[in-house]
Amino acid sequence: MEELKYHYKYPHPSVTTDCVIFGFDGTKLNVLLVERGVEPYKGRWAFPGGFLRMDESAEEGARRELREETGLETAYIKQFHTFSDPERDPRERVITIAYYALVRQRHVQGGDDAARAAWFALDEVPALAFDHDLILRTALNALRHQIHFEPVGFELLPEKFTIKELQHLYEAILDVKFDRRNFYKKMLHYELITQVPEASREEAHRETFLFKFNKEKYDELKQKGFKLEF
Amino acid sequence: MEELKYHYKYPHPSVTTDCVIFGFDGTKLNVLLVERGVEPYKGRWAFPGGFLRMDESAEEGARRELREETGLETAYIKQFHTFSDPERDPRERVITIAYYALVRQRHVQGGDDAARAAWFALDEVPALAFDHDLILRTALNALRHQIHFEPVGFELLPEKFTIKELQHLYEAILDVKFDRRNFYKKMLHYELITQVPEASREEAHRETFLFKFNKEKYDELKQKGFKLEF
DNA sequence: TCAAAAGTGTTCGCTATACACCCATGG
DNA sequence: CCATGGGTGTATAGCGAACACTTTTGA
Repeated sequence: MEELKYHYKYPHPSVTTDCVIFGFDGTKLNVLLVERGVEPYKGRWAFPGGFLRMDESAEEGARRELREETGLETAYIKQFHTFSDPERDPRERVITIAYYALVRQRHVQGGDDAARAAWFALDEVPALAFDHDLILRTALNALRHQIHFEPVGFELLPEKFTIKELQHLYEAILDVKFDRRNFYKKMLHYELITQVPEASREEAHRETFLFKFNKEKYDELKQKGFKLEF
Repeated sequence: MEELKYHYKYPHPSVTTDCVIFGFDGTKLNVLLVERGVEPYKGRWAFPGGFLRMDESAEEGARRELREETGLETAYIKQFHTFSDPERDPRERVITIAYYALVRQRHVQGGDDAARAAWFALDEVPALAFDHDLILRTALNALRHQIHFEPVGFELLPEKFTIKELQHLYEAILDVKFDRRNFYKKMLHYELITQVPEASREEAHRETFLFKFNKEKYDELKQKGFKLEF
């Protein structure tokens, strides 16, 4: 028999945080999912999440979940919506404060945890547990809006990257296609990226410049209230 | 002695909704505040809000608060953030899911309720209870972002309005100044507003055209994924 | 008759877009 | 030597910002 130590005059909902973890593999945008080992929705995939502790804020809770799942101590995370449908959890009333995280996918190896975890491309995500389908759609929408005001995309790339990779990232997030040459000039024009001395070769037929994000320029532009056009 | 009827194995936070109600008086953007009658923060102003019931979603709760405070059955409301600092309420752990509402200010008479309620211009808002200063700043920021993607401003205007009123509204929300003539042409160009046959006189030195929001055109533009520039 | 407000027109400069072109490298 | 991918240049159209002009009406 469970011990029910906490007493209230009125009923209280449970509060959880869920974390939609976005990663980028150079071509496609992916999300990290964990397979549920217990009922309800046992065997279905879901976003990492769990109950909020009484001494932590929602962001601290989301960071804790992220750390437990990926081992990452620092990452960009952002609260985007709170889901509160009374029927969203069949067991009891659970409200979840949802965050999305942007991580460098190469730094995270999915699947080596006790719980099964894996990366899924956006167009290959299976039917999810609870209302997590809705949570994913909402997260994507929030990310697409945010990327017009803040260059959050850089959080998903390695420190040094080619413009081609940057373009693929924007195309994956916004689900559009850009002209290679115009994208090139636009990015250089904003001066949000700086060329680094080295050049990468990889599989290219020609040497490729590498760039890094120019945080100083970003802070300067942010001061003036800029907007990224796409 | 209070009766504590609800028992849980783990501690649960209380969950409330708070509603930042924006109104527009033709010149300035205002918010509706209520004066707290009980401790803590007795006598301080705060946003309408209250505990979420177990059978309602957060949006339903926010609408209920809005109805109780303004009598409005229908209004535009939008969830913008959930505040969860463990210390934000000195009594106990309270998480609040915050919404902002856009209402036609003339339809709402502040202050005739049992609780004292009043409209405050944005630059005359006093120090608020709890973390409501932060909530207000966050709400304003969210509104400013949103207005670039959705013409939510029309929710704040009467059904028929002049372009001058529309300009004042945008200037109040975004805290900028526009050239009267360019604003005129830009708005007509989007075709988001339609002229209505009547003309207003008011205090103008010349007859003024009245317009109404063109929802059909908006839905059409939204389909294509448009963005309002300012 | 004058001032204020409303509606319309014009110009200029920027930039998004659509392309053409050259260069370097691997096969 | 040619196909492929990378970097640069150029022309055009559209739009936003700045500003002149005309009309109407109240004082």
